[in-house]
Amino acid sequence: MKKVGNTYCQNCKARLSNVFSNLTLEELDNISINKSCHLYKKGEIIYNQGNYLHGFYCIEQGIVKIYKIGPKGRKQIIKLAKKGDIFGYRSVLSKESACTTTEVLEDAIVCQISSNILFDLIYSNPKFSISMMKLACEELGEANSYIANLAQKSVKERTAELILNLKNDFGIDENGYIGISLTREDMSEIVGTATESFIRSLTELKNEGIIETKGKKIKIKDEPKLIHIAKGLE
Amino acid sequence: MKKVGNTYCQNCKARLSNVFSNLTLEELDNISINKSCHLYKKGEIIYNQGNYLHGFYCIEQGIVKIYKIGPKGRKQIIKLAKKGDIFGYRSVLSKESACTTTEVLEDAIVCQISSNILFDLIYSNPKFSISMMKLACEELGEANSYIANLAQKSVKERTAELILNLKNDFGIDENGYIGISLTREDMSEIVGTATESFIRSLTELKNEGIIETKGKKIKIKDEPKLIHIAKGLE
DNA sequence: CGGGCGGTTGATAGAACTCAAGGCGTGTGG
DNA sequence: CCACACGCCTTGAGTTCTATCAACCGCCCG
Repeated sequence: MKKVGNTYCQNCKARLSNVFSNLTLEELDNISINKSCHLYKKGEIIYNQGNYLHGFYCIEQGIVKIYKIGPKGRKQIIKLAKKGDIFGYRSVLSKESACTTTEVLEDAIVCQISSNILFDLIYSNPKFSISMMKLACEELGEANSYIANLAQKSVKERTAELILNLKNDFGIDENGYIGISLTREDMSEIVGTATESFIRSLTELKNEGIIETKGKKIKIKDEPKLIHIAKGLE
Repeated sequence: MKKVGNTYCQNCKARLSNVFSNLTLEELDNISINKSCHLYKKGEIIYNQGNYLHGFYCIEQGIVKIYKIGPKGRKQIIKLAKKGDIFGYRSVLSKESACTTTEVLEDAIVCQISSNILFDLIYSNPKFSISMMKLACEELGEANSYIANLAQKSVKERTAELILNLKNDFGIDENGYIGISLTREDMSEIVGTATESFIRSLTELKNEGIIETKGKKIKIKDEPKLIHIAKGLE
């Protein structure tokens, strides 16, 4: 982790599509001046489960994985956060300790914005309040889906779903490969299964001609079939 | 479902511990006058997954189960809501359709408060905003734990955890039994497993002398051991 | 060149699901 | 008042799914 100079939030394109889109230029200025930005290398921890946070975070660049360490010591990845995403706000708003650990997956520049600023904005800018709530509520909806999926879908079905989600979140490159490279272990921690089980599902999907892999890269070859499996209809 | 006369929110003791605790008497008055209250019988549906809601709900009396219907048609209960709990706000705030179905478990009086009022309050009362966010963020934290638990704990461990949670949420009666009676099916839908598997876990806990059951009533006989199992340390 | 990490496969054991059958208790209709 | 049906609970047996352990490969890096 290395401190880097503050960038201007006004110039950040990512803000147009997140909770900061409702802020005035003055409010953005205030954040730009008071935030603190750091460069994190792959593998570095931003905060640990159980820490109390003094602010929330916004990703200017890179990818961060957010996970819980379960009772058996295994990791369960809750979310991959990318450019423009904010995280850590949950603990700040609920005034609880962090329920997750956040670790950098691809070298990242992350800005920390203090709790004071967050609460000030909520007090003074109802539109911002609403967009924060909207965000929390959307994440809650996703979490609820996650719960039903984990309880009811097989590993293969969840694997198919993961691949589709990765495509939606990270797009595809010029060769048709999904725009993020994760280790098999990371992916199994998202799916919520053992690495070997995850690999077996991948292998099956490959043998069925539905996907193709090249090292860490994954390409979807038959999206309709993949969707069908992901829906648990197979 | 039968319409019943509006009660005064000011007199509702449950409000002291929920998001309404930060409202002024005028604001409460406004809700009392404009809300609409209904009596629901066991088994009645308040709203279905996919519906768009015109307001959120507060339970004056009774118990409501909130569940998702999974891809295989099985139910996954996300939460049991009781007196003083609010629900449906997620869909209103995220402007999405309801991600769950809500069904009455014990005859209930439920008040519906229109979206307008909710948004007006958020605009005019920052303290209320903050407590709404706090609620959403707390639920998000719980959902995240649920995810890690489902992925990593065995059915027996989750069964132990359910019993502890029911005790915390619904207390115990004069004979030491937990103050809520659910069918085995309902409980299995919370734990996220087949009814038979859930029953087998219950039976094991009984055989080990950790719990005792009498019809639908459950009594905890060895709480430390139950906690130990629930933590997944067995 | 050796070591370690990530990926893969096989074998096996254990967990959980499904299907099937039977018991118990309650409420209803004859 | 009894018989029966129905819902809920429980247990058994068999099957499927998933985790775990072990081994091996390929590759990159020091």
